[in-house]
Amino acid sequence: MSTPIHTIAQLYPRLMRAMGHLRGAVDETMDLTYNQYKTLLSLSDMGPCTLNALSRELEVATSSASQMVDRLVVMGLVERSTSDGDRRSIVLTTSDQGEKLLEKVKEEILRRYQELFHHLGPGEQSNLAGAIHTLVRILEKAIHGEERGM
Amino acid sequence: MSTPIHTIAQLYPRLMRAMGHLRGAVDETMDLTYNQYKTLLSLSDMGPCTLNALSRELEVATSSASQMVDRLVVMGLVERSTSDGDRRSIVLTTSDQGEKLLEKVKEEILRRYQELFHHLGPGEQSNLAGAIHTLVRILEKAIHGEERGM
DNA sequence: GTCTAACATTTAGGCATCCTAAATATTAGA
DNA sequence: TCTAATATTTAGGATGCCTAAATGTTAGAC
Repeated sequence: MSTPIHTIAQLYPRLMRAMGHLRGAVDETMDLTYNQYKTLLSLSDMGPCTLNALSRELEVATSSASQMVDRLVVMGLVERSTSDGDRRSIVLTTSDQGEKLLEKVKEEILRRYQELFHHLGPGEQSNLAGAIHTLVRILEKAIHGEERGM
Repeated sequence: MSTPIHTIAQLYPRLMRAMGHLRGAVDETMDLTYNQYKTLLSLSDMGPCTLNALSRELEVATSSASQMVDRLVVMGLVERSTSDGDRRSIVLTTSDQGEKLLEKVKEEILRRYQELFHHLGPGEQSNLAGAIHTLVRILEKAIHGEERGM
């Protein structure tokens, strides 16, 4: 009755709630929702790419990505242009304004995290980062194993 | 440029994505969305309680909790009754059907987690549970520190 | 004792995000 | 060349969140 898996299942809701507070530290402070930030960040990291690629990266339906991009285009943060190669495709790029906002937001996030974690000793901060690292490593391993169908 | 806080900020989107896959393992399988599950779970853990208490527990506006409860009532999983003490209040309880579904869903979650993690050795499973535990502990500490206003 | 302020809940209106299915345009292959 | 596949958008609908306003109830000031 208390295998590691039971522990995980039990702690999951608490972890999600706590992680949500970190996310809150993000989108309370800025002019973007968290999902918009995530999209802009992906676009910036990927460089110019198609909607299809973006929707795969974000793991949402293409129609959802299309709508998300719509909003960012209206805000002037992303640019749509038709591809010369394949005129069915569009090419998405972050605008200069988008890049600038992204930088500002990243700084703001660091500032908020520093505020949030400054009561923790340096040891605890290290433990936190280490735990996140471990978690990401193992979860991604498990998820990839799943995806490859076994 | 690589303090623990930088690491956290950098890994946060990846962790959220990976955690989302675990959440997916939850609500793909069942007749409830994750939020509905979370609400039902809270109600069951708290025992009979008011809408106000529930909204505090879920950390959403009372109107949001009211709507969420609406759906669960329509599904027959939660019951609303007026309080004898204070007739402004209503008392929320999970129905028998709600409790039954909750048990079923919890089992299903364990089954899915076992499936998802069974490629990991027992050591990795332990590390995973340990990392989650550490994360929850430290994050909750940081968040509580924040809330108390310092 | 009455009357107003506080409280608990619901309703209304609105937004972000997601989905599936259908429409549109373009390309590629038989 | 014509059909099937591909890339994107649009339409329609659901969840879930919010603020503000409406409703009903209680409690405290006087």
